[in-house]
Amino acid sequence: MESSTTYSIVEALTKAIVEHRLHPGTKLAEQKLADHFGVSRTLVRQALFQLSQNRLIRLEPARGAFVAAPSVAEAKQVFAVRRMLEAEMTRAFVRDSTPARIKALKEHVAREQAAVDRADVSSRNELLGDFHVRMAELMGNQVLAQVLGDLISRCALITLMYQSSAAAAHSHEEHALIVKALAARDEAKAVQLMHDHLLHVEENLTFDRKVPSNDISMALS
Amino acid sequence: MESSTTYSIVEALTKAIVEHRLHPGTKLAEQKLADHFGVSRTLVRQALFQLSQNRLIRLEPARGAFVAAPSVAEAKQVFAVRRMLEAEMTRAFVRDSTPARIKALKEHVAREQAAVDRADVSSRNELLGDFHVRMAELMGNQVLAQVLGDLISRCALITLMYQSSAAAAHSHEEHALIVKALAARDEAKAVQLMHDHLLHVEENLTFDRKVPSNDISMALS
DNA sequence: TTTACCAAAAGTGTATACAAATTTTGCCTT
DNA sequence: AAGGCAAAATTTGTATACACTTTTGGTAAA
Repeated sequence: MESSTTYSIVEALTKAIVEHRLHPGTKLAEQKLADHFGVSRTLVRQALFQLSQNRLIRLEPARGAFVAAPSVAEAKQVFAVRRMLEAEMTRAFVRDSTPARIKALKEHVAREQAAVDRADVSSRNELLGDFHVRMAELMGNQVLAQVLGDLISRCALITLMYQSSAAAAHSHEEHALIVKALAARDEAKAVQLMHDHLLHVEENLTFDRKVPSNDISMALS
Repeated sequence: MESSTTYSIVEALTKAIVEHRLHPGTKLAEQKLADHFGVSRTLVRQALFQLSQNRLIRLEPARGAFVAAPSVAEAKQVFAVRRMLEAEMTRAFVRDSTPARIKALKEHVAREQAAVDRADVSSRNELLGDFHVRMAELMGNQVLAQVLGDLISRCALITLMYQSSAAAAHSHEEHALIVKALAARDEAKAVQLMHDHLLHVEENLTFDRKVPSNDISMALS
């Protein structure tokens, strides 16, 4: 079961939504998408269902699919959960820290730096989110990595809707500080930094929304 | 989009799997299910896809759907994540605790007691899981409740596969102790109790698996 | 001009049909 | 009797067809 054609549709739509080529509220008509991807509505429907599970779109009975427009309240809840989860994750990371793990994180932060330097918005945002998932993966807990990945993808829309460039750069700096504390095995400090970091990300979201409309074929290029 | 017929199929299969009428590894053939529920394969496929997202079944490309058989390693990872999340949740719960919330939890524990007393395995297990979701809901964080609900449903199979009756009763007693600590606003104690509680649940899983085979129509009654 | 209503158009929900892949069955060979 | 190959049967993957719902656009009455 589960073809990779469906997956490629999910990926294309995810990318378009996350990169804001498809704006929140935009209707995603099945037949239009089917025509665009050259498949039947069957596969499009599978993809849409999957996207709805990721909270990237909303499905309304008999009305169709719409690009999600996460509320401020939801954003705050997502960040509250991330703070709970990642504070403890950081604690655990310090407790069984290894040189290899620290090295991996340092390399990740270096990649972030590169993306920030060359003002590559798209990969910068991807890397900033991946930092947190990377920590989970390094601890060898796939479930943790997946849950965290879901949460981050869930607020990817939020972050990308509201986060300024300056805030992104700030995020990167905080990642570097966290890694430093991890390397020093300073548990209390690392946990505090992670907690504050997530607070900052949440605070820096500017909640003034602009809602332009959009054309599907245009957005998918 | 998203009919309630599909949902009823999901519920029926979930119940059958969680109650062990469908054993891990059992193949779920689409046409057989469609015949049983009196619908087309279309709806069955939607339901199966949804169940695969809940990790209750596994979808193998071109081979079909099978009742999931979560590994011990996965169980341990799920519990590690729950400990991280719920330790912090408990802390937060104490910090903005209200009489109404305490009351709600006490009532929940009373319902657990009733289920334990009358040896109602099915609702007992449901209530034991719901205790944790209830806490999340009471804090007014829907996202937290949903993430936790996913994790619990994800290890529902595990718990129900491995948890003994005695262990279930023990679980209930620990819930009562946790509520007591919450009522006393003893943050450190409540967090400790919650942490240990989850450790106990994990430890008490007996990892000797029996894998009987099964007939679908039989199991769905 | 505005509002109410009806018909046409468009879109979603479900079933069925057909294609592709996998599993099973049975025969033939060794 | 065991192994392997091939055809048949079953099962999944995708497309299409049809029913039903929502949206749209226009016309007539207030």
